[in-house]
Amino acid sequence: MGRAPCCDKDNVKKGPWSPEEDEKLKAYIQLHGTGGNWIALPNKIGLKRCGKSCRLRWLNYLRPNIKHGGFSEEEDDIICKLFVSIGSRWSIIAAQLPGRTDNDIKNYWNTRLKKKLLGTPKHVSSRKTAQTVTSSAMERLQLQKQLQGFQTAFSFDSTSMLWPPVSASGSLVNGECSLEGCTGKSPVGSSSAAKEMNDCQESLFWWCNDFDANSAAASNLWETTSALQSDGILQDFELLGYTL
DNA sequence: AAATTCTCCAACCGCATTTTC
DNA sequence: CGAAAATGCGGTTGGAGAATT
Repeated sequence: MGRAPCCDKDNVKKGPWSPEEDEKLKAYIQLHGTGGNWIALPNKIGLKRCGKSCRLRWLNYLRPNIKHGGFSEEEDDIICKLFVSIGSRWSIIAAQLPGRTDNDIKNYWNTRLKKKLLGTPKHVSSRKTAQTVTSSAMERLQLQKQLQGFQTAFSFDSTSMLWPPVSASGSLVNGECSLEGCTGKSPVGSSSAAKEMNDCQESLFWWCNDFDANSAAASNLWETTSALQSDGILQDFELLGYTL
């Protein structure tokens, strides 16, 4: 028993929206609103579309005041800093950029901004540890390094302006999220994000010791990693495929 | 000029969370 | 209170057009 599908997949149209479909959806919502029920909306309008598809189309393209393309330097900066702080929480990032949608920002990041800021990966590493760290976490690490400079890049200083302060237990020190669009129920820099970065630290440390089993016991010594070690870390980090 | 590769982005998919009954 | 339904989100894909060979 799986979950019931949200719509009859055999009777819904997929693929690009036609101007007629756009017009129907836009006209209806502007006149009646969504009625709080996206699933029922296509039937009311006479569209052979899934409710989720209608919602996506409205939110990303049809609703008023949507901007497409032409990201400014300021917007780049905001996206970059928020990505470092909270990762791929596109909806929260989008909330800081009026007129931008999460989908737009996500596409922009994946296709342009990431390459612009991080460079193109030279190759895909087959080393085991690279797979234990998510690409998102790696990108954040590298971006943080670029933003804060080499000295602080690997310190994981909890006082970082760009990093949410996290207690030893992994929970936010200040609790509340101040960003617009953040509900407070799932604060930015949640424990899962903190855990991911801790995992990242440990994986990198372990990796930099060339998989020496004995190094596992020393993995909690990250904070004391010397600048000399950092040279080696960066060299290995580049082996992941990123140009620094 | 044709074939191939690359880039970009709209849209889909599946999962997690929230709401409703 | 639990189950079902609806919604929201992030990751991924497919295709069109551009660039390169």
